[in-house]
Amino acid sequence: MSIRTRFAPSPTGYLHIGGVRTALFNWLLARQAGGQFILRIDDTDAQRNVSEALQPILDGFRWLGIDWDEGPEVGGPHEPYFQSQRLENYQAAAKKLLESGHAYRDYATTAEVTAEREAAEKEKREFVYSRTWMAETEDQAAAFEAEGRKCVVRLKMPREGVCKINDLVRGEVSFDWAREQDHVIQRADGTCLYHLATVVDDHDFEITHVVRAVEHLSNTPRQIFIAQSLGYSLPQYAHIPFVAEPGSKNKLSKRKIDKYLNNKDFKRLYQSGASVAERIGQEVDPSTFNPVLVDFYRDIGFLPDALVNYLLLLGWSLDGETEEFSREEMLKHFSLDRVVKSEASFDPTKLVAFQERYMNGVGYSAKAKLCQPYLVKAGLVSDPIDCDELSTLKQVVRASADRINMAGDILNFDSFFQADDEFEFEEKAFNKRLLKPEQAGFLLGEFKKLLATTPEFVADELEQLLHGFCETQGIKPGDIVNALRVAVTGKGGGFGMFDSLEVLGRERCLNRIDLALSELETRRSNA
RNA sequence: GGCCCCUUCGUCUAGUGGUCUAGGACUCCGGCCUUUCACGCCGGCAACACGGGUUCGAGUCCCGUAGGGGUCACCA
Repeated sequence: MSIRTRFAPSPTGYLHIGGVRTALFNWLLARQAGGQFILRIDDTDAQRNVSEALQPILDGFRWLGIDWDEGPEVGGPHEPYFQSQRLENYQAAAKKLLESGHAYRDYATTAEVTAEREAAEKEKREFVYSRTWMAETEDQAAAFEAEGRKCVVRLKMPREGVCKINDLVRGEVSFDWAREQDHVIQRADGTCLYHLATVVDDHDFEITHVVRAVEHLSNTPRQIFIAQSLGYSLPQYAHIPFVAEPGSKNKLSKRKIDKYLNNKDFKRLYQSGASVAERIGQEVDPSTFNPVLVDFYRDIGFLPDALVNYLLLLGWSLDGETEEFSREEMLKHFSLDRVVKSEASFDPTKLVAFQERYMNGVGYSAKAKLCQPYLVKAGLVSDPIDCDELSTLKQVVRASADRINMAGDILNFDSFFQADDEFEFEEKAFNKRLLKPEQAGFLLGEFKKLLATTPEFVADELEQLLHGFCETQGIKPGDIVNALRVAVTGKGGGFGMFDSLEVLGRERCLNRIDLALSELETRRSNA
């Protein structure tokens, strides 16, 4: 039988990177064996607009290249793939459990059960429901109903014996049946609860491997009970560790972003993203713009392969040496038995390192294509980009070499796309390179004369020109180069000086030097 | 608190009784390269939670202890 795995997100409107890792492992396991990966939507409790809350999740998976064989938008032989549309299946299963005596109608009120639980706690005894309001016959049921009671359906769990789970990641794990509660599987209004639904669906969808986060490990006995009572054959279980917060072993949660912002690495990532987002006019709201969520990375120009590669290594390794995996290599090598058992902390810095590595492997024109939308959104080029701007973009990308770590970093080179009278000088750089050195203004003025008349305005020639200039002036290249850079780009850092001049072209360079000189004069006279 | 799980450098990890004076990667710190900022290259710091066993020999097996985490819903 072929392997069938699934990932079952709730439509919450966002895609958590921990969830992606779980989905990835499922996807890998199915795909490497030529099986199927199914997306099922767990919306039994959904009050919200499902399609609106689901779209970002689907888009996220598509962006990551994690595709599904069956599920929303693609359909499949077991439709529907939404739990909200499968209620009848669950009700039928509940009925069957009732008939076989594996479940019972319970007429207790919430208050009565709570009272029992609290009493048990007070006496430091383990709580097990007394089944006082259990109705196993029609007469009993009628009697309770005569009191005006409503019933839910509860599982009639075994009160002795041991449940053994052979987990593909953790090995054999045992639970005493007696400690399992008689969980409610169907509410008074007829709607059903998660544990019943998930077991029924896994069976209906012919899921062979349930790969999910460890927090479900302790739920597994009751699910096994349901499955066995229904006569289902059991899937294989694999409980993988969850993704933990940076700097702790707590589960990574999107709601705790304020706390994570105290972590310097997390904060750095967030801020570099936020600065991109602000410039492209995107709302920076922690509920959606958050390094815990996949959208964050897509929005600021990460490569999906980098994120996936990082996530693969969060809790799995091949040999402790190999770190780069193409999709093919992942499919070739992935295996559940090399999944690590302990939780792994999310390390923003290492993720960024993967992104940098991947980005450096992208060719110039592909990189330019990735960067282009950021310039458009920031209003630095026309929409759509015109021919000249595109050519400038390509030159900038080429010259910047490995300085663009994520596509949004193109905005660091904004001054190449701004008009001469629009771009601004970085305060610190201006002071250090122009204001402070006595000679800067003079040298700039002198060198400008040469720039105005040199025949070829290309990097190599300009370099020679500058060296000649240095000799006649008796200065070192650094004395003029740094001032020149600030004058024409406004920035203290950036790619090669001569490339910068060439990209801008003669006219713009001369303009900018004039502007810098007059700015310098203004500041000197004010001082 | 009960139950279950986990525990190697700051972080991700390799390690399945001798080849471990514990390997790789990220970060960090030096140095080289250099017109800035980066990249790159070279080098460095840094870990077997603790205590008992078993064994000729333990990071590796067993038992305890400690710490961390998960879970105990008419949420998923």
